[in-house]
Amino acid sequence: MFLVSFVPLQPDLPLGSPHERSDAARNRERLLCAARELVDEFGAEALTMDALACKAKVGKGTVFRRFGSRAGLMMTLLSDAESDFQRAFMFGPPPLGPGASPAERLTAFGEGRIYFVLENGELLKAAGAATRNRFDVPATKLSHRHMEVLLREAGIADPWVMAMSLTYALDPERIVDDVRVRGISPKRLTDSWRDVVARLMRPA
Amino acid sequence: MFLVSFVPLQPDLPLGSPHERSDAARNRERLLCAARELVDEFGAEALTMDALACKAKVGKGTVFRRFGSRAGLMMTLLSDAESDFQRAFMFGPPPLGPGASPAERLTAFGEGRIYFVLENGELLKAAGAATRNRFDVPATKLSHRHMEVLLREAGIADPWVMAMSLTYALDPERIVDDVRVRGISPKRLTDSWRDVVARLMRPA
DNA sequence: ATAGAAAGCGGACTGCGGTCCGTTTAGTAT
DNA sequence: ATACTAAACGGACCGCAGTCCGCTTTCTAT
Repeated sequence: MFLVSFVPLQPDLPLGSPHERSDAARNRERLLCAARELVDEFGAEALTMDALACKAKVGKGTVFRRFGSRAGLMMTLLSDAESDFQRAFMFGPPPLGPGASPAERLTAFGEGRIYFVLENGELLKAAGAATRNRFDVPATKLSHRHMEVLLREAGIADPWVMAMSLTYALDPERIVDDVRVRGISPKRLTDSWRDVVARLMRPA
Repeated sequence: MFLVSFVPLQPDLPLGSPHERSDAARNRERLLCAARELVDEFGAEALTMDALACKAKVGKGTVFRRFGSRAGLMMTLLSDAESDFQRAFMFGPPPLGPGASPAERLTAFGEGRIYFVLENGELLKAAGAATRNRFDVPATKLSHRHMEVLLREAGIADPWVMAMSLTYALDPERIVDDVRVRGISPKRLTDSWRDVVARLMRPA
């Protein structure tokens, strides 16, 4: 059995920091707390780094030292939920986790992701929007890798590229906007996903 | 035969402007010219609205009056090329235009779009990035509609949603980054697209 | 306890997209 | 020609993400 380490969901600085100074720890807590309050009250979209610094009674530089960027902050805020989902599709029970066929797992993965996105949509959109190459969101990379493996098992010719296509088809911005802006029901999205996977993976 | 009007690629103000004032026309020309020079020299990514205003010897307000936003400017810059591609898949010869089977047309459409994106990648990325809901890029809407029609002809259950999935899979940012950042060859992209379409549309 | 070094801090500053509004100018009606 | 009006103009201004750098705090070694 391999020693698996989770993808760090927040790029929270060069791993293995020897010791976090006490003032740094205190400020990080203050910032996360303030950020959660602001998101709850006004939504992730509306959160500005200045407002956060102000609310947490901290200098703006400190905010960026902690999180690197707005996207980094959003990823940190997401990390608990993402970790749960990661665990579920990597180690959880089938059909999401190992034990089911690739097609079943991929179907379950997409459905899970759609619901996950709908619950954490604002955060995910904000995390993706604020980043060059939304693909450099670590969770997205892992997602891609997972789909790639399943597609390979199913005998797809170029699983890497096809996984990329599917990654983009599950883009948070797309899902959130389909549901909230264009009025598509989540059920239509998951049904269509089932259909896509079934068609892609059924034997010739 | 229907009277078909092209989707206006630049939201270049409330259609049917009665008369464009001569100074406005002059400035529009100056702006487009300056914009093209800046893009040629430094790339679309690097074009700033201030620099454009300055180079065109025009106030910044004028730039935004003309084009509405950075995205609007990019769309205007793209409009010739986009129109050609639109014409090709709507009225041109098969397999891109009418006359071939839906599967063939969809395959050709994706391939065409991939090459189109690779030629005009910077502009497209800039146009899409600068817009909330990249779906409100008019050309994207038309693209979606085209794919929806083809999918419906092929008997797909929810062509609207599936077309949306495919739209995102052909996202300019995705394609450009796959090729330029992640080193995927265009051929792998088009091959994978062929594969996806073949699998999606082959009869049960 | 104390001194030195490194990590952390804060907020002024930059650059950008986009808005606002008082001023100018092109067309039109007389 | 003249006066009037609506359109166009320009650039100061705003809010935001992200950077910079001189100052402060915490930890460590003695």
